[in-house]
Formats: sequence, C-alpha cells, structure tokens
Amino acid sequence: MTRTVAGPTDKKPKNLRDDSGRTLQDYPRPSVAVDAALLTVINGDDGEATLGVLEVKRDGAPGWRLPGTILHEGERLIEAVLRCLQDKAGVTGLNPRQLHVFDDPQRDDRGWVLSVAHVDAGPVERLAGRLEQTRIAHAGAPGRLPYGHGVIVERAVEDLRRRYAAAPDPDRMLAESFTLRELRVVHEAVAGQEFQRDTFRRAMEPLLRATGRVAVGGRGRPAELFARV
Amino acid sequence: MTRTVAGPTDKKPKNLRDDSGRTLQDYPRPSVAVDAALLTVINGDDGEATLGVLEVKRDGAPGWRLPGTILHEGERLIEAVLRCLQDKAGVTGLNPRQLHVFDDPQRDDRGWVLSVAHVDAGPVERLAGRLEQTRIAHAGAPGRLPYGHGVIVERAVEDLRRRYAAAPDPDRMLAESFTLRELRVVHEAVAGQEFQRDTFRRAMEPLLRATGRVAVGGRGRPAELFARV
DNA sequence: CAAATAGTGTCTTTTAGACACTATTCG
DNA sequence: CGAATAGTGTCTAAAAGACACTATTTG
Repeated sequence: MTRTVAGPTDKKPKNLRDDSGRTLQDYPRPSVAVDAALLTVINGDDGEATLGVLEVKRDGAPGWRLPGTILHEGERLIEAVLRCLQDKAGVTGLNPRQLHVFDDPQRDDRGWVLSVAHVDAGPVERLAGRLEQTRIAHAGAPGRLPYGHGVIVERAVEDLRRRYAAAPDPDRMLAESFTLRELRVVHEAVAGQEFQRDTFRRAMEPLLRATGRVAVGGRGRPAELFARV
Repeated sequence: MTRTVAGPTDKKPKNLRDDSGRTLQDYPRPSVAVDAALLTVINGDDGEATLGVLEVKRDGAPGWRLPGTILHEGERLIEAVLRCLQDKAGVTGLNPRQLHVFDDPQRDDRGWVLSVAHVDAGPVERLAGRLEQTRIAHAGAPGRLPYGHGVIVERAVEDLRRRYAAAPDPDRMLAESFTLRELRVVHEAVAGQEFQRDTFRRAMEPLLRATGRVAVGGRGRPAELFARV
C-alpha cells in the first residue's frame, strides 16, 4: 500500500506510559463520527417561513438521517464534515462549527461511536445539492431521526438563535444585498416569533451597510437594499 | 483477562458496510481524551480578585498541565472527566460541561489523540483536593501549558463569562448565602471589569432570594445575606 | 385613486448609569 | 465621633416598544 498523504502517524509516536503503566495503544479506541445539521429557512405550508434541516437517505436502511461520516486517519473534524457534505449531499462552500459530542455508548448499533455534531446554515439553494438523495425537512419535529439526531437539530436551532440574536446575517442566509423585509423574514423564522417592522429596522440598520440601490418588482414602494457590514 | 464491567461492546455490533463497502472496524480510530479547565476566583497579588485555573503535575515530564485522561471503553465523557479529577486532583462534586473538541493531529506527541475539553468552576476549597500534586495558576497567562491547553483555558473563561452574565452564581462559587459584595467580587473577577455597586445590586436583587439574615464581622453596616433562587 | 408596502416622527415605557444621601456598625 | 461599608431615592440618558403618519409604487 502506498501512502500518498503525509499523516501525523508517519511520525513515530512516543510510547509514553500513564499512571497504570499503559501506553495509549493499550486502550480500546472508539470510532469517531461527525454529523452535520444544516439549517435553512423554508416557506411553511401556512405561508409562514420556518426552519428546515437537510436530511440524506440512510445507506442500507429506510428513512432519513443527518449527513455524517466516520473520521478518517489524520483528518480534522471539519474536513470530515466537508467531505461528507460534498459526497453525500453535493454541498460545498459551508463553514460548519462544532456543537456537541454525543457519547452515549448505546447510541449507534454499529458499536462504540462518538459523534461530534456540527451546525451551519445557509440559503436553501446552497444546501440543495443532490436532489435525489437529499431533502429539506421541518426542523421543528425532533424524534423522527435515528442515532439521536433529533437532539442535534434542537441544539443546532438554539445555536442559530444565539448567532442571529448577535448579528444581522452571520450565516449568509441572504444574498449580497437584501431588503429589511427579507432580513426580518429570516429572523422571524430563526427566532420562531414575529418582530415589529419599525423596531426591527431601527435595531438592524446600524449593523448594515446601505447600498443606495432599491429592490425592484415588489408591490408597493420599492425597498432599500442593504448589505452585511 | 476477566471482564467485570458490562460494556456496550459486549453486545455484538452489526457489521454494516458504508459506501466504500467497509465496516466501522476497517477504519483506524483515534484515541479520545478529556481535559478539564476548572476555574475559580483567587485573590491576586494586587489585592484584586482574578480567575485561577487548576493545574496538575505532568506525569513523566516536568511542568504542569490541565487534568485529563484517556476515555475508557464504554465510558461516557463526563465519567472520564470526573474519574480523572478524582484520581489526579482529588476533586469531587463538580459538574463539568463540554466546551470544544481539539482535533489537531499534531497536538499530542503520543499519537492521534482527540481531546474533548470540559469546563467547570467552583470555590477554591472545592478544587483544592490533593495539594502536593495540584496548584491554582492565574488563568490569564495562556501559552504556558502543553498540548494546546492554553487555548482551552481561554475558551473556558469565555464560557464562564457567558454563564455569569446570565445568572447570579450558576457554578456555585459562593456558599449557600452570601452578601452582594461577595457576589460582586466574583462577577468582577469573571468579567475582568468593575461594576458599580448600586447598579449591580439592582440588577442582581430580583434574581436572588433574601434570607432575612445579615452577615456578621464586617467593618461597617452589616450586609444582608442572599441565596440563589 | 385604492391597495400595498416602505420609511420615519414622536410619544411612552423601560432600563442603565451616575450621584448623593441616609443607615448601621466598629473602635 | 470618624471611618467604613450597606442600602436607597432620584435625576438623566439611552433603549425598546407602540402608534400613526408620510412616501412611493402597481394596477
């Protein structure tokens, strides 16, 4: 077998012994997986915008799951997440962040597997890579997913709420420029509550950059277009 | 070797194959470690209270490190953290929370080791278990510790700040009852900034329960004693 | 012009910050 | 009493919330 990638294990590891006189290699090691909850804003059946989450077809089993994969040797967690998003969902250009390690030994029926959950968000087009094997499901119905993935989605939504409470559009859910209505729809979907139009504007305007352009095609007075920072 | 603990791997795992036709067991697995940053409030040399962090003697090497250990088979992360705190520092009764997974393959010279960093805080007496092999160091000097532990401390302090901004004393740094001055000293050490006496009181009082008792032994007017919720 | 949507003036309420005064204890 | 610390009244400034008015477009 030819090694083409220079991994960290090419360097001979020291066999340091611990308190019990054992080296690292004497302990059984868990498999480490990564899973990703990719959230987006979708238009609910009632016309109201809500949060959706990307799911992929389970391989070898019916039903859906969050995209995930086993961490490869020498690979960083973020690399594994990006690899599985690329391979399983055809999604690129994201920047997922760590959320939590799920460590229940019974969680995965394939054995002892720790899962490092990740989260990111983006516009639905950026998540819709490979349509046949992916779908966007409602994020508000936990418990459906296997491997405790429902809990991951709950935590991902909490994290998204914290992020959107601190900045106008940290996860670039909107295009380069956008109207304040578009921004408010995103915030209402993320927060799960409505915001007053004028108060929202006054809170957001100092955090945005005015482009000087206006939106076209709307019904009433054209809205100003803003951009991030 | 006699197995006395019924671990999850006693259950025969399914050999499900992934996209590449491999089972979980076909991939090399990393060692998984846990590390803990235990923070506390200490009195700095200048009389001002600052944050301290518990360090333990490195085994087999000079210098100090955060308490940590290798995750054992079938063990949960929190169990490993509590075990190492008990064994290496003689500390019990804490409730550490996950902070972040450090996954740089070069981080540990013993090989491929992921480290799940944890954080908790408490009064210095609760952290001072085994005095010969532990010490409380200043938390504000990162970069001294091996294995990237300095970064863990930085993140732990950030986390503590978030927690103390949201509740009066979430990590029970103070005794059952305490004066508002004692509480303010803790908050100033955590936040790294001073708070005004009257504004602090008005912000905290609605979040506390008055005990009706007063502190004794002070110099001026005795202070009222409060308790959490 | 009516309907629809965007933008803003302004009033009220709430909150944060600052200062100063009163209260209580010790020596 | 003076020093030290605790508790609070009150004024001001800033922020949040609510309402209503004006502005601009489409059909």
